[in-house]
Amino acid sequence: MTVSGLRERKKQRTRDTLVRVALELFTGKGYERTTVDEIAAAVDVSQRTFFRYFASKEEVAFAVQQMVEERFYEALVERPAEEAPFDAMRNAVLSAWDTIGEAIEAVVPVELHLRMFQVIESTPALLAVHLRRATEMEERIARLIAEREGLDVDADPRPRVAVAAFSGVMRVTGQLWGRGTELTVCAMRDLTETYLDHLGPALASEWRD
Amino acid sequence: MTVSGLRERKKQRTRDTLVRVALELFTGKGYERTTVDEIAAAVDVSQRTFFRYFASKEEVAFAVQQMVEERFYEALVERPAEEAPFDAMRNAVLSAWDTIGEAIEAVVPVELHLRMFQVIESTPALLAVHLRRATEMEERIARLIAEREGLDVDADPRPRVAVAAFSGVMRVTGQLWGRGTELTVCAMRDLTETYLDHLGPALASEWRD
DNA sequence: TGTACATCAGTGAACGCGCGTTCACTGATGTAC
DNA sequence: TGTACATCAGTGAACGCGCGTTCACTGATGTAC
Repeated sequence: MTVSGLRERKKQRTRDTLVRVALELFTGKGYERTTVDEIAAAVDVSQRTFFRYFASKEEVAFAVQQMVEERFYEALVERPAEEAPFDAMRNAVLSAWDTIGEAIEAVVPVELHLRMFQVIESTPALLAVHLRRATEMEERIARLIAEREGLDVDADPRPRVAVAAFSGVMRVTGQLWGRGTELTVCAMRDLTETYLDHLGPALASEWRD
Repeated sequence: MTVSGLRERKKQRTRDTLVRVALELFTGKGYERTTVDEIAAAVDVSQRTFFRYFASKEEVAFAVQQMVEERFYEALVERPAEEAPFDAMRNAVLSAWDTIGEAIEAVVPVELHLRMFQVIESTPALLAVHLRRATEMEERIARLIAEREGLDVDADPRPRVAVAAFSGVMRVTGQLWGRGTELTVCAMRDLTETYLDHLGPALASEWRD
């Protein structure tokens, strides 16, 4: 991520500042009530410059999220081949969270990112985009899983089905976490673990004992 | 759905016409390239009137979809109590599709609705909204499942987890169906059945035999 | 080290666009007697 | 059956809004010699 050259470093700094200030405004007064002009003004660049860095207002809202997702994907790539698909995804998520904090902190305070996640979950327009982005990531993951197992993703339904079930549970935990009061990475981690553990039982034919 | 009174019937007819013409334009030239003014003009009412029936351009795009989802929910309510949650959802979906055709046909040709579904899946802005709407329905279903089983939806993770996994698979089949060539209710039904059958195996720890 | 030129981030102002809202109004349908 | 009044779907025109784009331009950074 480090870049050499004065021009490059200035560019990176402008971008990081835009992200940080945007998230501060979004979390402070809401996404809808923050205009692109305000973000640009707060960073003291022209609106024109904002659009040189981000194709849309949405894009800046998901800048950190994007980074986090990329980390998860990389963590999954590195899981040993002998792990079963579902276990590999589970372990990738849990291990990614142990290290992701620092990567986030390089751009914005972790706490700000967590509050932004809450804004995403509670703003209909952003939640909608978040879910669509999630399905795009799911497709990438399904292809990765298929490759791991030496399968054709279009011929065998299992990669996409496993990923869909996994992501469904992840999404539910994300929403519950956002509605809750303990906004920490730790709380999110625990919630995910608990919910993933209930997937087997939830699909069982007998819920009562 | 039948209403008495001339005024009421005229109202219903105006609404149905707006939906049908909107879907025709959306499927014909694309959602983004169709303006509200065009829909209103094609139906020969004022734009002002369009907004008396639909709060937004999106709302008319999901009018039929909304009806279909309501049918599924009702079908689920009617499943016998002894069915396990996952089986109940599965049977509700499959049985709803057997009867839903007529309900759709009362408003628009079934084929038009199917093509509109494809437009939703392939238009980023609509897909995003579709997914958000789906999560709202999931929450309703999770509460229904919890009620069926006599559980507290916030205390026991299983209702939401089961619904999330189920919906995840449904979403995948919807997307694959939309990308495919055989745009029939039948193809959709078969695809769903196949994919739901693969959920168990997909979560198993051993994929090879 | 210094000069000449190339690159490219940033500027400022103006604009197109379509959604969704607001206004005061008309006229058809419904109801009370 | 007829009259008087109430309701409410529909009108037409105008507007506010903020996103995202376009233009011709400036000036700082980078590079070649």
